Amino acid sequence: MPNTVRLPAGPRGLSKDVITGAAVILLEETGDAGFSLRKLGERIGCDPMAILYHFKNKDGLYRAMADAITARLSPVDEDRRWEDRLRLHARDYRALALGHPNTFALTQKFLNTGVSDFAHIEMVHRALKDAGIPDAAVPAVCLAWYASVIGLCMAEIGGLIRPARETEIAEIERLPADSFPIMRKLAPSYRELDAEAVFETANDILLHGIRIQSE
Amino acid sequence: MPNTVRLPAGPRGLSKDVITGAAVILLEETGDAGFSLRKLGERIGCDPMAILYHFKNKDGLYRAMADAITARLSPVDEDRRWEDRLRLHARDYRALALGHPNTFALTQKFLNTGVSDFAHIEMVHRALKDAGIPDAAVPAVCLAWYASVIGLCMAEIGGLIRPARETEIAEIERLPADSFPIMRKLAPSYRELDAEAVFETANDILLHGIRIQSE
DNA sequence: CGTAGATTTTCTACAGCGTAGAAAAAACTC
DNA sequence: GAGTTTTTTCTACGCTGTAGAAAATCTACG
Repeated sequence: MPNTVRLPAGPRGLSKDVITGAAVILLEETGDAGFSLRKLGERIGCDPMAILYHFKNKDGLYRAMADAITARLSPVDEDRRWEDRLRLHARDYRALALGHPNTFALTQKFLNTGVSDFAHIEMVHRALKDAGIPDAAVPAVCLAWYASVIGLCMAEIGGLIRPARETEIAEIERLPADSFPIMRKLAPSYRELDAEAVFETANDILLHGIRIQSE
Repeated sequence: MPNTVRLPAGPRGLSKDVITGAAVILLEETGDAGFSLRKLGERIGCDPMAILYHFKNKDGLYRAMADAITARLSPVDEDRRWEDRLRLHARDYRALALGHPNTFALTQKFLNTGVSDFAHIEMVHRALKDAGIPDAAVPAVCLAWYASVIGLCMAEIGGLIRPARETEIAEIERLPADSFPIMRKLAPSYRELDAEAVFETANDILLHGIRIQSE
């Protein structure tokens, strides 16, 4: 079709940061299934292929998005007790996950590659040493703690940790009473489940467990 | 094209179970990116659309696959100490995740819908009661425990929990010594990191933490 | 054995996707 | 102002999930 007008090409101030920022916003609006390079290009006013000049492929963009939100984690005040340092960092993670659930979920895909948030890892290492964990055990405890905290965040944004629906409670109450006595008894209390309280309970468990680990 | 032969249609013994079983195998072979209904249809010798007669859409199949592997979790011997019951169930989860990493990752997408593995949830509830957790706290502790265990599995199959590569250790050793003293000191020990040991450490932390939670 | 209806499968077609490769526009260099 | 490099657009390809219609088979009943 010779009659279509070709839009002017050439540099337009596109950059990794601009693309990444817009991409995070769009991903949170549309969800993973609704996100595409074509829609992102439309959003920022460029051809989809302009994006792939700045990133190797769509996964490269995803990785940059994951890194971008991870970089928003706050530094932790080193003057606090080690328990508080870990607890605050965990809460910060949760806030990040709840604020950008779709983008946070991407971080799971790229765990294997450069975590690169060295400052926080050093902080956690120091906290564990302050907790009395012997040097040889610090790496394992650090990874265990991170994996648990990330798991808690993923579980919450994935919808596992939320008040139960009436249909779900009804389903439990239909279970045979002799095989499921505890669930049937506790089912109603799932109505009032508070995700933040679950997270704090998990923090308590992890911190207590770490404390004992150092004895 | 009028010359193509139309293959015979009609019932052929296809079933949800047959499809789901083949789908899990194919997904583990190809990974999520390489998995498609067309390839699955080719594998089991049917038109891709035959699959969608048995499942509402691709996500419906994914959900069934996640349920199928979850159903492979072993029952837990109720005669054991509560710590051992939880530890064995956690190990069983890990074995499932390592055996079917790609399918296990799907379970994360469907956390919000009918977990339905009621037998194991009842078991965990009972273990927590046996641990002395007060009734009102059991739901929160149960969810915290599950989220952490799943998080540990996801972290391992996602590649976070593994021995460090030489390039990564070198990168850490290039960090300024005054800001990262602990990481620089411990970096070499990441060479020998043992994922199973990390998992057991996490188990220890969680179980100790739960024990104290009940005091 | 036949035929009506229900069930299961195939076929066709479509809109959307990521991205390779070529062409073009703008910016930079001398 | 010509030549080069950087950035963007355009075109095209093969792949995807799946809606809708058509066809094949199975089931029930006379």
